[in-house]
Amino acid sequence: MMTSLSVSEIMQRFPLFEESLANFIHDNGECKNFALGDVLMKPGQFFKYAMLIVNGRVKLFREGDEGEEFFMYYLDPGNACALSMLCMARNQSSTIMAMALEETTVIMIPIQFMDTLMKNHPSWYHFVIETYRSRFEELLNVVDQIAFKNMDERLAWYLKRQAAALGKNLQLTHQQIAQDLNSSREVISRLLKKMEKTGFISMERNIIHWLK
Amino acid sequence: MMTSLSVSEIMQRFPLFEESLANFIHDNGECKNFALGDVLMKPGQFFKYAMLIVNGRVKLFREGDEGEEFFMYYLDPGNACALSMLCMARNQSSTIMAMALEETTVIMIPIQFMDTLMKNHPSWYHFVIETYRSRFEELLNVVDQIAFKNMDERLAWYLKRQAAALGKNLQLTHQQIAQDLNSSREVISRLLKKMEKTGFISMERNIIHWLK
DNA sequence: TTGCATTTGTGATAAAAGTCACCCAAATTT
DNA sequence: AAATTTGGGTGACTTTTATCACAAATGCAA
Repeated sequence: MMTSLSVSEIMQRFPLFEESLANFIHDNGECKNFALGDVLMKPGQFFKYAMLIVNGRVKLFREGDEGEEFFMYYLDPGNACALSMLCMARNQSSTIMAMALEETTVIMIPIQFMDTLMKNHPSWYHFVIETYRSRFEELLNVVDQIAFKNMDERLAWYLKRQAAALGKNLQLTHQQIAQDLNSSREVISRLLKKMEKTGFISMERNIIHWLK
Repeated sequence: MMTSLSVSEIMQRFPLFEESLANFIHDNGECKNFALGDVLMKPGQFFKYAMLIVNGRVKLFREGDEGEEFFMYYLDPGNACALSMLCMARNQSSTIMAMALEETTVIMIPIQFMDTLMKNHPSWYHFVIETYRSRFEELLNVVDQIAFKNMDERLAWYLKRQAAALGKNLQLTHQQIAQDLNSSREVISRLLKKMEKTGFISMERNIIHWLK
């Protein structure tokens, strides 16, 4: 069923998988490609797969009732989407968007194989638990930021994370940042100016250089 | 080692545990009691146990750098503390406060048994995964609230959750609520007055009646 | 080159939330 | 009963963030 990915490629991306697990995934998973901007998961959707990221990068963000956005984290190769595993069947007032940030290859494992995987492949259990654990930790940090910090600190933290994930020269417009932080463009522009003056960043049109 | 809890009591509280698992926990877990206000877990503490709640109720909240608080959720009998497992796995210090809201009995399972449990007791795996899953979902809802909602809506949501957990007659001072939401007493008082006028609640000293 | 869309800068104003000051009322202690 | 503590009400003010209006700069396209 999986056309474009060999067992050894799977084991390379997911080094903690046993060979039998890689084999099972090779035989039963579906390999899917997404282009920049493609939506992997959207609000209201019933999800029938666990998704493993093989190549590329996926951006996860929460959507509010009026279409606001809020950036949560990126998924990189070797990660799995914890939310796809949550399999939330319900239509909630607000759910999750997952969008490809670049050319992205994903292994999709249908839900009916979960029990078998859990039962027969210890390394799958560990992988799933580690996936939850790391995302849980990340989410706690996000909560800290929005619960306790003002926008200036949140912006600094946001840029630091972006720089860690995407490199120090960030191709971002002020408008995009405002969207990710559920703020407004003018506020972000003003705060960025301040950060430029204090030497944390430098700016060009469409680009922010993180200087630390 | 476990003095005060029988295998059948364990299985009653945790109905999805296999008998062999309940036996293992009975033999190797430690049973501990906490009084109202006791701290089960505090920031900076390294955690060597997985905690399972047998009786009572535990309040989990995040602390900010300047001692601010932010309520996250309650743990009820049959729940486990996802964070205790998280810290344990990583040998990281907790950034979370866990406090007993009433007389609370907890089973503490030392870290050295985790591998055995994971390996030999499928129902333990499932329990751990379900623990992460449910807390993850809860945390997502918390993020939604603080990312997208104003204080009036957050207060309403807070009271609704409190009423669901503790009953419709809530013994809470305005000051306590303000602390849980990382707001200030005056703001909460004013918003509560509005909610009283619109018929969502009624108030007495120290008590808020949720009318829905 | 000119024209146009996109991005950024900035002042003025408004709304939401936090802070300060001080009050009164209810409960508790002495 | 008087004094003290605790909880709650409220006006005035400040800070933070959002919104509105508009201008300037940049880059792309005709």
